[in-house]
Amino acid sequence: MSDLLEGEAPLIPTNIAGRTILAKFFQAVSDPSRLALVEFLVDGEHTGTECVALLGLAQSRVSTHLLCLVNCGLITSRREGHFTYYKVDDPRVVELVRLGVEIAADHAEAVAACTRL
Amino acid sequence: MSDLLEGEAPLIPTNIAGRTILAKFFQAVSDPSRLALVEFLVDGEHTGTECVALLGLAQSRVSTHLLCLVNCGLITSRREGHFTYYKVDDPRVVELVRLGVEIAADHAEAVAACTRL
DNA sequence: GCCTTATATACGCAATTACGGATATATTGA
DNA sequence: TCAATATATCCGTAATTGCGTATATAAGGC
Repeated sequence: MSDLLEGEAPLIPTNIAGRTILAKFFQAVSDPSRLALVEFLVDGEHTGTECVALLGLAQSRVSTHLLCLVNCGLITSRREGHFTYYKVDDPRVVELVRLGVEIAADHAEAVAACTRL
Repeated sequence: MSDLLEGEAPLIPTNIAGRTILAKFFQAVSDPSRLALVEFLVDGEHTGTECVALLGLAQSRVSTHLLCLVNCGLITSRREGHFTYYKVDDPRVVELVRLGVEIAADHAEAVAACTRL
């Protein structure tokens, strides 16, 4: 009743700064290596060393990937002794990924064929 | 009861091809310009020309962005006469973006400061 | 048919990013 | 303190991506 002066609340930030942050957030899950880490860490806590073994990439690269995921809120980290343990801790992350998997599956061929990315 | 032999169903494809497709899908929403288009097209149908006016980028670039979003299943397109009309048609896309906005907002400073992307 | 407008594709360029190697920092035990 | 292991940072390189200009295709009016 009092929405005469209200526009629709924007789903996505209308300012460039906000959209840039959101773009960077999604960029965190826009890499096959980082997605493999997310899948690995949904399963439960794992150390950085285990993540290196999983991906078979240079330790420096895996460390960067993990820190990137931590910064963007996709995983958490906890230091204990020599090791740092990482895991997916936010159920919203699982839901986000699940939706992405679902939608992407419905357009798999078109996505794969998309040369514009 | 019969899960003795079952592992957890993977959230994310365990094969490289599947993860690559998922990564490309998320990449579609990893760009501020394309996010602006998604926001614009959640509001309702708009023509390519209107999208060009919105973004203020070259027509060729906007066209590429739109086709990319169509390929990845984030928007649909419909040709009518001279114009092509685009819109967000899948409610899962809205939910996906909403989750991204929510999580990203909770980590805005860290995301913005993340130099590893 | 031609002209105008809308959309899509081709190509070159600048900026970004994933990657590895080398190195620095952190943590614990001897 | 020193050695050993785990994690983080620095740097150079190859590949990717966003961008614009120019051009090609599509669609309707004349």
